[in-house]
Amino acid sequence: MSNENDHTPDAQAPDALPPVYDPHQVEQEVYRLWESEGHFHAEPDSQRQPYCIVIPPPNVTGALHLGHALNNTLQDTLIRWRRMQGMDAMWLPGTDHAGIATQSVVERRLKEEEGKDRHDLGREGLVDRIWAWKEQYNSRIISQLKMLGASCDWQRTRFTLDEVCARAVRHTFFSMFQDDLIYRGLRLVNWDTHLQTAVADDEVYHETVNGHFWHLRYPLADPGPGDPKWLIVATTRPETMLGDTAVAVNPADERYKQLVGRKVILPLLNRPIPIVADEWADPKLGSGCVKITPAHDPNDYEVGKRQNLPMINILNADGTVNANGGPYEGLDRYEARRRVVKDLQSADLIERIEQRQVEIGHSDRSNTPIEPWLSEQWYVRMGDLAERAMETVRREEIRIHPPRYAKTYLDWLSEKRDWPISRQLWWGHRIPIWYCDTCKLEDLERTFEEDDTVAWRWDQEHKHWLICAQEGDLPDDIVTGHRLRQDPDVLDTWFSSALWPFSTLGWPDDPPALRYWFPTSVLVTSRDIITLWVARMVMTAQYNLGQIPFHKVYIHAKILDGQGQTMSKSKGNGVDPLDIIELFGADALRMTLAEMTTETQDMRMPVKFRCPHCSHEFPQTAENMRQVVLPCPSCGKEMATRFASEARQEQTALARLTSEKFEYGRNFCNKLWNASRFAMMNLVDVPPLPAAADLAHSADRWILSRLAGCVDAVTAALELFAFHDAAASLYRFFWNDLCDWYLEIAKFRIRDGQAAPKAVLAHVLDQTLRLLHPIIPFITEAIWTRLNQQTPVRGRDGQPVTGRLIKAAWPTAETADRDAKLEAGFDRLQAVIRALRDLRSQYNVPPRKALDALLVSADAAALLQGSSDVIRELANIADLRVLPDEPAAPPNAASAVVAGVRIYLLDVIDPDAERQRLLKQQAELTQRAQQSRGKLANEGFVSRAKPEAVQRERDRLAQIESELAAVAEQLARL
RNA sequence: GGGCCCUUAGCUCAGUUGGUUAGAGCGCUUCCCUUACAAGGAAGAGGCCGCUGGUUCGAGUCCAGCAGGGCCCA
Repeated sequence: MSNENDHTPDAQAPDALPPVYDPHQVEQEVYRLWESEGHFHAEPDSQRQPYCIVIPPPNVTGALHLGHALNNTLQDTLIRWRRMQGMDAMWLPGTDHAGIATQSVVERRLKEEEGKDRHDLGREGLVDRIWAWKEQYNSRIISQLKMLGASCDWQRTRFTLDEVCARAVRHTFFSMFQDDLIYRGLRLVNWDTHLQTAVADDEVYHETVNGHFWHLRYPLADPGPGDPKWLIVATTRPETMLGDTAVAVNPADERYKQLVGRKVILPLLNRPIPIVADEWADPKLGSGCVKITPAHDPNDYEVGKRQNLPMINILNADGTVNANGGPYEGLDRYEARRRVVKDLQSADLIERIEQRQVEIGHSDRSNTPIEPWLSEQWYVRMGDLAERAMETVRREEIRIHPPRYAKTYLDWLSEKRDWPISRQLWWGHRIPIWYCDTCKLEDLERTFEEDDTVAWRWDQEHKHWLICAQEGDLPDDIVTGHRLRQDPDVLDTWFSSALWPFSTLGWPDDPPALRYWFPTSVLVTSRDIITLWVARMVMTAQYNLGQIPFHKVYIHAKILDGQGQTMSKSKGNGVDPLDIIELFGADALRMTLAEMTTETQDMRMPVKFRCPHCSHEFPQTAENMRQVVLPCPSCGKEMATRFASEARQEQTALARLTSEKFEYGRNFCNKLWNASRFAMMNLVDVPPLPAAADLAHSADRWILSRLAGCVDAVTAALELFAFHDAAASLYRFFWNDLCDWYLEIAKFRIRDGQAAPKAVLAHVLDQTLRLLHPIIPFITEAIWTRLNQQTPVRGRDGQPVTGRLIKAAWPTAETADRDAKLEAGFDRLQAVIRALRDLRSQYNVPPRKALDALLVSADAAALLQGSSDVIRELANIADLRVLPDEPAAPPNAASAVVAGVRIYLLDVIDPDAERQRLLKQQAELTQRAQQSRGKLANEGFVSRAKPEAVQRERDRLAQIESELAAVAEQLARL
């Protein structure tokens, strides 16, 4: 026989399967099969319903972390589920060039390893280096995704700098330029003096540090009688005084009313500056006077605009003081601060110095303090774009899950702050603008007459033409007799990310893939980029295509460490998914992540260090997590943490990070492996599966009923993105129902020669594997392959099952199999068996010793009699009698009352122990009876509660009272 | 400063529209290497559901305030 099954990872006979599941033997091979057989690739198919997810492109700065593992596990689960449902499901993968982040890591490395900076290499040289970095990390990211099991359509993989993405960027920029949605302006920006670029607000993090509050004296220019000699202003950044252009007081502040319009002399530079009245000055803070440095503080900038103040820029791009700083020119900003303070002190112009905690903005990328700095930047006007994007969510054309995140989205968009899109970097999409200072309109018209891919606009403020090209670059001599100069800057990374859902599908062309899969089905992401990314995708999709980019947005929680901190490399608490896959397997990782994904709760995951020498694990704590090197508490050898320098990490082996939470998934997979082993040892000569009603044994009907319930629950949960509920339903069904009960029952029935349980087992295993596949694809596929080999004909249609599980049909719930009454009866059966086991345990009966038992129940006698084989086997009972009534209790029997059944375990009696047990049970029952009576005695409850609730309470009390009577009777007989 | 979320067993978390005895996994105790699985099985212990007040016949669940923690935005 030479079919595809011969290529399976492990073609041994099922009963020779190893008793412990080893993911490493399975995962790579299974993935290779999926890929080589083309199961991930999709083509538009008008016969089927399209389903599409575009990946939130991980950036190529570094490897994926656990947050990505979660994000991609959930996407893969959805895609696999929809694919099994028969939809034409396509998951489009790719990566993001992450301009500033990637350029800065490459520059940092260049500095560390070669002592060079970007200017030593030049623009092309640096960009080449960054591409090399990109190739390295891009392939690492792709391989991480594959190890995770991601069923992406790799043929459609995109990178935000790809030609197709670049075209989308050009077309968008060009249209926006033509529509006057893009403009250039001088604004105060967050300036990274190290990387020498503007950075967005979201690339700035704030840190509280110990600083000072300097109170400075600004002498009055022409003090009259009764005037103060000086005004006191306070600042945390004294060097900015070099750029002061006013002192502001509150217009309502009586103290300074007569001084408004007069002048102070700016110390050190001896520049007279006006005293202005402005609301920004708070009379209650300090002296009530505030220095105004419009070019170096966002609030002062607003004051400067209101009051028409000059804006004096005192810093160069690298953070040194420029010529406007007079004698301080050339000094670094911090050196300038020291010198300014010293000189002011010498001049006795410092009133006092306070210690104070200051919030300082730092660049996310270079970790250096941000400087508010005036510079020319390009912006996108947000007004109408934002308004339309808000409408789609307000009208629920796009549905955000959970819905409360719609507020985050709407609040942010409602500010309509123009979007700064230029970055002073070399890595990214170059801004497609050329300047011409000397051209005349006629020159441009003549040159581009026939070309509607070029547009131009006169920039009155800067007195030059802005020429925008939709395709290709403009040669600098294209306009005869003039020289064009291209803007040196690149676009914000988010500008290309914003186009991701359609640029990846081929826009601005209109290929079948775009027509078929756009708008995409759902976007899966975490909440921190709702504004930066989600909102911008909506705006650009509406602008470019007049459509929403996706129908739904699913926002999932974040993974935190044991201290409740977000995981990140820089904090040293980030767990590498590959470490987890190495230790536990990809399915274990996925199962655990899915189970942890609840709606509102971030996931706290206590992290452990794992010794690279002896594999000993010990908790990461607030104390040890910041150390560079740690000794292993077990073997004593040293290990480096992520804080160690690379050189140090070469000397000292790196401590891995892990978490024992993943044992949950590992244990589950192992259990699945073993249950399947058991099944396959027994699945020979399997008969066809009859209709549920035709199955004689109630256990068979019971497990089919439970299965039908599970199918419903899992399907419904996935519809609602309730991954925890889906995983937990499967866990309970598989472990608690199938393994703990049904398999134990099937075991002895198969041993006794019954065939029905084989048919049921084959079917239930088949269905369970299908249901589990989206969450744990590798192990289910591996088992499926073997099941197809061994028991291809299973289930109801009598046809052999072939092919891969990844393409198998998603189960539909057999409503005919559901039987609530049967399940309720099985609950009672389980309670009786548990009670018998409990008695055995209480009396220390050796597990192998069979005892006799008597069960007495008026309403459950038939039920229990019908399941006497189950009771005997699972509670190890030799002789079982079931009676509707028994006036005389057997002597020497341990007893209990459960679920309306009197239970006697014969020939084990210790009267004292028995009395104690019964008294305890009596006390519990009495308390519950009292509670219940109290409720029913409450007039308000009886008259106002729903009649069903009252009836339920009455039934409950009756049950308790009858059990209480039985207990009392047994006590009396002792 | 504005907004959102969280606080339930030792730990990590579930708990649908208010209504039986508040659940799970891990950990813990006792017993069991029973021919699928010791990464397992059986049994068990462990909770003023953050605090205070309110609504209600009835609150873990709804409302207000307070305390602690996290996140986003300014």
